[in-house]
Amino acid sequence: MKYELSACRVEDALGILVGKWKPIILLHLLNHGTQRFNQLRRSMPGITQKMLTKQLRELETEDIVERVVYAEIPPKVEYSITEYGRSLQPILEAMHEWGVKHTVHKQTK
Amino acid sequence: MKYELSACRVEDALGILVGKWKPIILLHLLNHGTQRFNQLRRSMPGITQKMLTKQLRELETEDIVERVVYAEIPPKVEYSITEYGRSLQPILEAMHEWGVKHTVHKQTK
DNA sequence: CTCTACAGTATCCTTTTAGATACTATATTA
DNA sequence: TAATATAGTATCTAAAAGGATACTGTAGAG
Repeated sequence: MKYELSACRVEDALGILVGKWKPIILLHLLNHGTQRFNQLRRSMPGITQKMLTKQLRELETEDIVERVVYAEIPPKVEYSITEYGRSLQPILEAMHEWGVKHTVHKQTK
Repeated sequence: MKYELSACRVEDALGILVGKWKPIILLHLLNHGTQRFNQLRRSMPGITQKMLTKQLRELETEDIVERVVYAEIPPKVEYSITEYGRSLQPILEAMHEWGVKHTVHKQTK
């Protein structure tokens, strides 16, 4: 295998992707493009406002998600995935593919 | 994008891979094949015995890792990755690739 | 007879993550 | 004049993850 000494690199990606809601947020932004705060919230039943804010802030800090605030009332804030964030797509896809097989595995064993 | 309604599948993979030591354990088993308990332990400075045991038990429960006990004294226990566990390799690879780019990104931005 | 290697358990403690709930400000709508 | 939508904060609590430390049993080596 080609990696070996740089095995720890895997954890960088993991560190960004873990969080109960992060992959869901990213998939939403990938699939639906720019979204407002409450738009995201409504598409994730079960998430609290605090959690959504927190996860988005973390993704923003990592430069995965961009946050644009409009000086309007009522407030308008738009979230979108960055080019850099888009680079995570292959990982999400690999996990998705695996997830589908995994379901099958559980059923047939 | 091809997934959409089945977005949650991504979390199945994530659920198996998260844990401070799991990806490291899996990479070791992928790179070095069957390993004894203390062999793994020595290759992961910083992990405690309890943690290694715990992570291995969880991976065993998920059928990602196989545990073989030899009735010898001193004890001998061998761990290896299962065929099913090997199916995670594309994910680990995708994360590794990303991790390398990520490092570059951090440096150049 | 004591020491070491092996593969663990058991117990306690700290940190991190997640969740519940209540609160804020303001323009627009009815 | 009161309710609504928006995008949050603040505070408290519960649960999960991670870590430190001490302990176990037994064959073989010295």
